[in-house]
Amino acid sequence: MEDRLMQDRADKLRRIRELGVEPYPHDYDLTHTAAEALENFDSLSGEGTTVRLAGRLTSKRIQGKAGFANILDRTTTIQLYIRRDNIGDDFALVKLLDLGDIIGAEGTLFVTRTGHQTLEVRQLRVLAKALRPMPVVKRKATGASGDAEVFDEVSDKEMRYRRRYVDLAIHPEVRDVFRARASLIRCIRRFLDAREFVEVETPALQPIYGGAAARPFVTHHNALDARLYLRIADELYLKRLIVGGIDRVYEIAKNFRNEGMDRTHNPEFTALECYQAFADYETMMELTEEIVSVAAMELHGSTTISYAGQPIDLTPPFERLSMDDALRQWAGIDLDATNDDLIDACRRNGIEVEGDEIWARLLDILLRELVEPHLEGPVFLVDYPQEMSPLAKKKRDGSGRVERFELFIRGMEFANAFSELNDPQEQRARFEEQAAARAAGDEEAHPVDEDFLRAVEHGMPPTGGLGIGVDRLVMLMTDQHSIRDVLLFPAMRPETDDGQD
RNA sequence: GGGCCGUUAGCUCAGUUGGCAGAGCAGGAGACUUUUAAUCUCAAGGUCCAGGGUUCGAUUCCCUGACGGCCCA
Repeated sequence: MEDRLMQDRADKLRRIRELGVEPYPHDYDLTHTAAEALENFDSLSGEGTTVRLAGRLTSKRIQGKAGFANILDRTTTIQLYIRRDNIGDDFALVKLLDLGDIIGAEGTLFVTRTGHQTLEVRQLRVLAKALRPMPVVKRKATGASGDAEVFDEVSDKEMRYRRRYVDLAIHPEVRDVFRARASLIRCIRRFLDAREFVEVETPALQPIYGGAAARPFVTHHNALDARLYLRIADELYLKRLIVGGIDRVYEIAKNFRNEGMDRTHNPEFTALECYQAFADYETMMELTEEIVSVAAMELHGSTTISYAGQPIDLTPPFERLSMDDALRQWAGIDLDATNDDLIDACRRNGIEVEGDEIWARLLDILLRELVEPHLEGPVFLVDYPQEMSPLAKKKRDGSGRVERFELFIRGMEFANAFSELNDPQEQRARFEEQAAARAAGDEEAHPVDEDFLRAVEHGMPPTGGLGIGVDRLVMLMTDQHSIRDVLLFPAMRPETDDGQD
């Protein structure tokens, strides 16, 4: 019983204190990480250098008055050799240690008879007694690659997501995913900074949301007695900054969208948005290709990566496919289709629709159902209809399309970009179209933002804008197949105390 | 929103054609001074997710619910 296990640990804590040892000291003066000790093993062991390491106790194999243990620090795991004759009174501590305790060990490095690089401990310190047991995961090293056969792996995904601290503590490979995530974001920043983009922060609490077609979270500011929305995108703020003369600007920020959750959607997610004045969507396509391929080089040393067991070649340039061609190929329609044509196409393909949806909504459904799953990519789907892109500029060929693209890889959307609409009168007209769509029941229609219009009226240069889903890019680069595996604390239904209600 | 599956010891999982609930690891006691997931011996450990129903009896069968996972819309 868990209480019993915790009681045992609490008793040991008391006994440690009775030995005059403080089980929660203030610090420990490390000389090396486990990885550093192993990397410099020959010189450190040759010179008999004293090293101090610290980590979580993951294995204890004491046989009588001597034995072995393992600790895991932020880098890796290392074996300790603990012998009563070496540590004297500290040996009394050994039987009071439990798996999961944080300990420090000082000693010298040597190689055991069986060839294992090991720290021969001279002094042992309790750095934090763990009162709650960790799941015990055992690994058997197999082969030189460092691969390990894992026993009793924790398979309860709910526990791993809800108690990520446990997941991270017992699964070093999970930490690797989040290190890769940090590297990727650093890489994006470095890339944009080098091109003189200015990183900014814009409001997450917004009086009017916008910049995407999505339903927002609503909140309330007490002092202002005002309704505020959590941002669904930072687009309209960043374009205000373009008006203000910050010609190249970007933000890596959390967006919040009040919609369903699945393998590729979390209610809060991280997006990169960047805007470049005097550029159009062609330039943004090149920028996208560069960011994606540079990220692959950074994390894999190659622009060909492996995802779900299949290679993906991310070497630029990426294929371009017009929406008209894509629709003709997989949905049997094109963008000249009427509402009724779209409804027919849905029904022909077994997609249930009410029949009162607006044109843009129907098209969105058809794209998602019939087109996107085929986009193995990387492919830019280009030239969207104006009706579903109220912030994008019309194509210069007068076709009625807008200069917009989305990047798809393995059927998943990674980027969305356009030549930004900078004609204030047309922008106002587009907002009015959206207001009409909203009145017709489209809850995702874009609200009118008068202050944004005011900004554009002051003159906004021609601008290319790009958004990239950072979480999905991390998924792609780390071969993770659920967004929850690249979020430290994915959204979960709140736990209830009694497991009811 | 729909379908399928799951929920049994701290962890991984068995299991009961309906009759006092099992193993390994972890934890406890004892032995053991160079081991490699797993040394040996002994003892202990459970609201079998929750609530109803059927039944002499439900962890098991039925219903409802909670939470989760996977797939689909």
